[in-house]
Amino acid sequence: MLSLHQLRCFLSTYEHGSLTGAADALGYAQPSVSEQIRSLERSVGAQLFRRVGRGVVPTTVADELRPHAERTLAAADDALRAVRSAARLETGTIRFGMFGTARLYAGADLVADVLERHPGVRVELVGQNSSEVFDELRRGRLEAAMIAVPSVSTDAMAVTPVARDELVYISADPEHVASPVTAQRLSRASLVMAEATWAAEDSTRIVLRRMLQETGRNPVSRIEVEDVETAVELVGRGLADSIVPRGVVDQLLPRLAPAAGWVSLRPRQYDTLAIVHRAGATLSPAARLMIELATARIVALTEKY
Amino acid sequence: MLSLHQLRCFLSTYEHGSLTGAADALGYAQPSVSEQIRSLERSVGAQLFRRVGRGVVPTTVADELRPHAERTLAAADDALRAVRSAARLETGTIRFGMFGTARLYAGADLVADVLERHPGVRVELVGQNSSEVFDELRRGRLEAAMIAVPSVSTDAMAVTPVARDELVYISADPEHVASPVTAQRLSRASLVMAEATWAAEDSTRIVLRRMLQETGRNPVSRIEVEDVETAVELVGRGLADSIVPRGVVDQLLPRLAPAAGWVSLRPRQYDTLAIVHRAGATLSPAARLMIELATARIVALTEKY
DNA sequence: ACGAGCCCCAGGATCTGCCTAGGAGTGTGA
DNA sequence: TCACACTCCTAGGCAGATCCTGGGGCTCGT
Repeated sequence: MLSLHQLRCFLSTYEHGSLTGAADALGYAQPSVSEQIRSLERSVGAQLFRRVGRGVVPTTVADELRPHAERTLAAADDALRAVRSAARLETGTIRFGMFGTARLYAGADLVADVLERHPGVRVELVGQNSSEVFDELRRGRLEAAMIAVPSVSTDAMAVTPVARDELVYISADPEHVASPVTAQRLSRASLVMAEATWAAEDSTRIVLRRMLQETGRNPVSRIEVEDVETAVELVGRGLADSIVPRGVVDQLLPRLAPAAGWVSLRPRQYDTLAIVHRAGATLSPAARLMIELATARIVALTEKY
Repeated sequence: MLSLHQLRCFLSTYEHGSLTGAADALGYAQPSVSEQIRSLERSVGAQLFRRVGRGVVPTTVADELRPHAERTLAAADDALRAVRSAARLETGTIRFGMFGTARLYAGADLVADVLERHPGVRVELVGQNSSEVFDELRRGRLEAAMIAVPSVSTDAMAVTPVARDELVYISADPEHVASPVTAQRLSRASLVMAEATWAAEDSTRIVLRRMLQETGRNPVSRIEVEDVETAVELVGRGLADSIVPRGVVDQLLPRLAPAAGWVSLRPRQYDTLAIVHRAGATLSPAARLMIELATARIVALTEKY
């Protein structure tokens, strides 16, 4: 079977015109190189050197082999270099899961942070939805992510909370936001909710469902839309009220619903923003980096509330 | 240390998304592939797969490695293919030593014979001079050759005579070629000899020197030129006589010296055309081919004399 | 002719590659 | 919910590869 080691010995021998010289250059004893050349000759089925008293002389078959051997070794070297540089975060791709409000608050800044420290890398910030990200993590396609979770409890996942994100009530009707909204009032509200596709698993819904359990009523949304921006815009037009994380108020209300106001729930409700990865996994440097940077950004943003 | 075997296991694992699948495809047991992957990860200094219950999932570093691994394996494959095809004489170069009259008689035909049987090969028919060719053989730069030798006796060289080539006297003066030329007459002749540079070692000179030893005189050439063609032309102009192999008479006299005639020496003298290679060497298929073809050509040409 | 240089062979220590067998974790289906 | 199927890992052992040292033979240059 052909091996890189054989090719290395071959090239060194070709260049030195001598097994002894090749062995010296490679740091081996002469019989070792001799044996490699012999096994190479056996695997290609042709003599590569004529043994001629003083040294060895390449045959025309060896002339034929040489450029190929060089190409092969160069390719192997490139492979090693590429992977090592990727492992050192000089090149390659960094993939990180980030969903919803976390991305809304800190996505662009996080990418900027990474590119500043590691100018050569590609960055992938993936995740359509918290539970989809969770699934990717379970399947191993994602190494780590920052997502919103209703609470900190899972089986095989290591969940590290980094910030709380208050869920607040927003409305274009000043009366609706004049005082904190109780479960009673909430259950009678006309709401627009985002994340239509993932309604059952969306962390905000889960929190609300838990809150409303006390009243014995199920939370009912009047309108379902896919993205938060649309929901906020509908609130701005007075067509419905909504429940959104506190950060969204700062980010989107001035722009999309300038007429709307907000107020806390009573009791206050929170989403938890957490770092999640498979339990028991040793994290790569890339993942550790992303976790550190994302945590710093999110903490900086949420600590002012 | 990186190895092709590791890369093969890596690619198979990458494609199957499973060590078991890769092992099945490669015909190994699963722990063997597992070990190869582990050692590859150690040598590149990064994790390549996340072990995730059911199967394994490539990391971004693995994504980076994959194309390089493919290139490396392809290059190794090309190397093997190139060398094997060269060994089968489908491609590559065939080098053969052939000097002087042998080449003059059969060079072009020999090349044609080789190209007909092996259309893909390059042919090198090398050799300025018998003794230079001999030297190349000693140094191993040539594997085998057909050359003119004064006699069959050497130390480390295997010399196989294939034909005799009579040395004859040529002259533009009909009287000079009216009857066989004895050593006496020869010693008084005014001769032009070829192979000026190699005079001392030229096989024709050695034969003549031996012939003239009986007369107690040294052979003296009046004119020294480099190539046989020039010598023959000078004979044609009547400026000198010469001694050339019998075949040269047929090849060159009609064209270069139509007025000249020829006659044998007395006693007749011969050059020996022989196949020469290092004693004790096992010959490559290419060399055996050239020896066979060259011998056939030379025998066919000389047997009519 | 003799010594230096180079290659091959032989024998032995170590390492690598591969296998089988058994154990642990995960996901699917009854 | 439990069990089975699937996958990976570890452990231990065997065969072959790799590499070394020491010794012999050949060639070449002095």
